[in-house]
Amino acid sequence: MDHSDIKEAGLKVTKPRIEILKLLETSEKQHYGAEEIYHELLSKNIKVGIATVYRVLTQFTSAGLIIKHNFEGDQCVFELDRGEHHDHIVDMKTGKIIEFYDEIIEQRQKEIAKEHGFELMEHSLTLYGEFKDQN
Amino acid sequence: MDHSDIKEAGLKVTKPRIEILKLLETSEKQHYGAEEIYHELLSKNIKVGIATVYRVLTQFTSAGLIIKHNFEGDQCVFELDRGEHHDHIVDMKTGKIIEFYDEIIEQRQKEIAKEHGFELMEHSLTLYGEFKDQN
DNA sequence: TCCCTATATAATAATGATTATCATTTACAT
DNA sequence: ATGTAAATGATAATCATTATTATATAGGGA
Repeated sequence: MDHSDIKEAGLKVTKPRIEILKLLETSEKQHYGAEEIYHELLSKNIKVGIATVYRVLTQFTSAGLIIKHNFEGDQCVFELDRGEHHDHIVDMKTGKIIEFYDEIIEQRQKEIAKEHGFELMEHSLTLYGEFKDQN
Repeated sequence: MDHSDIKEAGLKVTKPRIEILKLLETSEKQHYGAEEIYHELLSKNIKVGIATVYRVLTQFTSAGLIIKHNFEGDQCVFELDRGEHHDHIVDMKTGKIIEFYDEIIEQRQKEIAKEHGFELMEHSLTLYGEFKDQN
């Protein structure tokens, strides 16, 4: 309720920012596209412009509050940055996304970067396919 | 010169298709954006429409002749599918892309997919950062 | 609390990448 | 050589995202 995260990002505490962050913090769904957030807010009678949604998402990403993903497909998706890095498994049929973290892979990435004289800043690992136990 | 790869994809052997494939096969540069291919052909006095470039790239991707990548940034890049899967290291400052393959990571991915009852069809791993030994 | 001003918003236009349309052209099977 | 389905190229359309700009507002100071 104090919105210190928004303030610490050097941003004013406004309705759109509060609501977008609240949505990402409280929803059981983890990954949202910009348009999706926009419609979600509208459906809750929170009036906001689509340009504001994009602007705020960009600002939140720069501030490290959220993470932006470029999965296959046309639009980007955003999720709250809970500080715990993870990679993704994407079901190409249902669109369902789950997260995973593997220490062995993380270590190998660092080693590979080092072998190539590369300063690793971030990485993206996504597995695409289909869940077998669909129900 | 027999263009069997294009034929096997069920596509007619046309000038644009021949030239696009030749470019990807013979260039030392591995990764091209659609617009980039378009301009490369124009500069060689090969008249082709931008729509055809996009259309052909989509067809080649479906046929498995080339691979489409969604790296960070706005446009997709394509590279010839030489059959040997690899992942990428992208220099965020220069745009330079190099490839790597790591058996340990490949194995772990398969194990992780299995653990989640997931049928792995493809994956994307990209390391972003900067090469230290820039020259 | 009221005011001031930098910042933010919303509506909308603009952009850039990609895809669709469609009339014309062409590959290639017969 | 010819007919036809497929391909092309010009251009319009679309979709996601960004820029513009006039209006509104957050939040610090009087």
